[in-house]
Formats: sequence, C-alpha cells, structure tokens
Amino acid sequence: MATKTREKPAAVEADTATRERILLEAARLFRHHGYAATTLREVADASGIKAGSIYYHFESKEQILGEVLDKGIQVVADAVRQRVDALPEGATARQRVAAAIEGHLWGLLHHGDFTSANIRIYGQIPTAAKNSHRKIRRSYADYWDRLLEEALKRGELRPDTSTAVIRLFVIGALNWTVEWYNPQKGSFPDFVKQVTAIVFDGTFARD
Amino acid sequence: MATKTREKPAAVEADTATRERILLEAARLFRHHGYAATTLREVADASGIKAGSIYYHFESKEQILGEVLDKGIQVVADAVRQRVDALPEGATARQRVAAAIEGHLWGLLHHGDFTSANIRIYGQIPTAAKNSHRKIRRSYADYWDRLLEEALKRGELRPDTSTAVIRLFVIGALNWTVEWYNPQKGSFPDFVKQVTAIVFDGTFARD
DNA sequence: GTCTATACCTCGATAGAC
DNA sequence: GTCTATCGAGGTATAGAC
Repeated sequence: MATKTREKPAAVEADTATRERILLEAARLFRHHGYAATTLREVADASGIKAGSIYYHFESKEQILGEVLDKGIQVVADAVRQRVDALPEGATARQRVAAAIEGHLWGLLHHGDFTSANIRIYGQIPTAAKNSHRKIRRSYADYWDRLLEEALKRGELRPDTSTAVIRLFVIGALNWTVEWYNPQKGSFPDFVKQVTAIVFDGTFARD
Repeated sequence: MATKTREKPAAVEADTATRERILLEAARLFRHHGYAATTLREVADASGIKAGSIYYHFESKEQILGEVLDKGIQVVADAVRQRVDALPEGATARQRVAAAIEGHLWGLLHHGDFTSANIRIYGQIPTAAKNSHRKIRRSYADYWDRLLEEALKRGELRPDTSTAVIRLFVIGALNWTVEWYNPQKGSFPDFVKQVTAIVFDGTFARD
C-alpha cells in the first residue's frame, strides 16, 4: 500500500476525473432512460470519450451500475449520519428524526442523478446487481429503525404502528420528493420544514 | 356502431382474451425488468404465443406501453371515484379523503402489475409515449386537487402548506406502498387504517 | 389468428494501433 | 488512456404460409 503513495498526482487526477465523469453521466442517463435503454455509446458520448475507452475504467456495464447504485445510497446515508451526529447529547427523538429527514432530503436532492437512478431502477435490475447492492441498503434501513425504535421508547412516536411500517412509509414518501420537488417554487429549507411538519403531524388540522 | 353488435361472440372473446393476456404479461414484465429490457419475445412467450403474433393485436411495442400506462392510472382513478361517490351527502372532508385513500390503495395493490409498471417506468419512457399518457394523469391529479381544496375550505386541512404539495406528498407516499406492502403481514383493511392514520395525523404522538 | 423465417439494426464487449 | 474496427448476439418488425 505504501508503494502507491508516489504515483504521479496529475495523471491519477486525470484518470479519476474521467472515471467520475463516466459515473455521473451514467447515473444521469440511467435516471432518465433506465438501465437497459442506456447504451455505453451514449455514456461515452456524454463523457467526451469513445465507447471502447470505457473498458479501461470499468469491466462491464454492470460494474458501472453497481457503483451508481451504491453511491445513490451512500450520499444520503452520509448526510443523515452527519446531521444526527452533530446534535447535542440531550436532543429529543423529534429533533434527531428531524435532523435525519433534513439530511435525507439534502442528499437526495443534491445528488439527484444518483439517488433518482437508484430509486427508479432498483426494482428492474439483474439479480446479481441487486445482491451486491443489498447490503448498503439494509445498513441504511437499520439506521432508521434504530432511530425510530429510540423515538418509540421515549414515547414520542405513535405507538399503534410498527416502526418498520413507519420507516417504509416515511422513506418512501421522502424518496418520491425527488420526482416532484421544484427549487423554483420555494427554498430548500422551507421545503424541508413543510415536509417535516407533514411527516410528524400529518396533513389534516388538529381538532 | 350498431353494425358491430352482430359480431360472433366466441371469436371476439378469444381475441379479447389474447389481447388482454398480452397486456397483463407486458405489464408484469415492464414492472420487473423495465420497458427497454422487456423483449416482445418474452411477452409473447409468457402469453403463450409467438413473437410475430403480437403484431396482429398491436401495432408496436410502444402501443402496448401506452395501454399499460393508461390502465395503471385508470384502475386507480375508477376505484377512487367509486368510493367517494358512494358517500352520503353530508360526509366530512376527512371522510371523503379517507375514501379516496382507500380507493387509491385498493386499485394500486389489486392491479399491482399495471400500477407498479406505471410508477416505475413513467420517468424513463420515450417522450412520445409520455405525451399521450399525460392527459389521464393530469385528470387524476385534478380530482385530488379538488378534494383537497374542498377540505381546505372547510378548515379541515392544514393551512400552512399548499394543496399541490400535499397532493404530491400524499400520492407519492401512497404509490410507494406498492413497493413494500406485504399482505402476509396484516390484512388490507388494517393496512389502510394505519396508512390513513399516518397521512391524517402523522407519525409522532400528540403532545 | 398464429405460425415460421428473416431483414435490418444496434447492442456490449474485445483486439490491437497509437 | 483513448482510439478504430469489428465480432457475435439478440432486438423490433415484416412477409407470407397455413
């Protein structure tokens, strides 16, 4: 490993840049056209290279898919953990879940091509690709389950519905916002405020 | 039109059956593999015919797509309108929206291949297919907007968020349940009750 | 109404020059 | 590291027999 540190920085950066470019354009095309409908010729074209050159950076189309999918979860999970970890010790469950919602929405909407590609095509990809991606999804779901279990124990969560159902409902609702959120119709913080209020207290007025 | 009534019933039924079979299998395959990844050979195989025979019933793959998409909205819209129309005159806005939620979930989960295919692939289809499908989607959205505006006027809906955002959030959340609802973990009526409660009153306990 | 056979196209992936 | 050229496979759609 130590022998790697003397690699030429410029060349490495150029390589990395092309690789990242391919991933970004692939994510964008997977998002808008689906996995099967996206051709490597299109990905190459959008990345400013020729189709054959992709195989210097990746072994196959499916490897690109795997990295796009993983990144779609990772950017969200990172943002969520960062927000929750930044809270003071005595934070309420409501504050912790609010931080998680804000982090989820931030990651979701600021890396829209990766997150939307993930959400849209996960149900349609080959089994092999699903299997290697499952772990990171499961890990993120577990994080939310712990957050919600904690809220339930403190008596803050509604007790008549399982935390699993609440997690599935909330994450599903949040994820779908990437399909309709329009930054031109209001600021991101305002949007977060509205969505968080609905998740916590619902859409109907209190009696 | 009157000249059509003397058609041989048996032959017509056989035709219709094959046609419906193709649509159903196409919906199922579009749902699980996506539009582009689904081949007409697969659709034909699942329908018990050969690929060439599909072209007796449909002009193109895209025509099949169009019918699958439209049906995915229609089954839901029909179920919703039926439930809401069945309510007595003096029903509250909450009762009317509850009926709409039940209808939406019923149509969504009882025609899962059509509805899930619609939800999953709408963002990825050719522009031409999107254009001809847009009308029926818009019409269903308008129906919900009227329902929610009515609830707002009666003072039952939360007034701090636009009805458009509420509609997008709620329909998005409901739609995603087709990805995770498990009939083996509870009855459909129980599921509706839980989801409706969350939509109305949120996930956190009242103060 | 469904079949077989096939035309024509485009895909993912590879080989080897530069 | 990127190029050009190309292989083999498999796609939609069509033609014509039955």
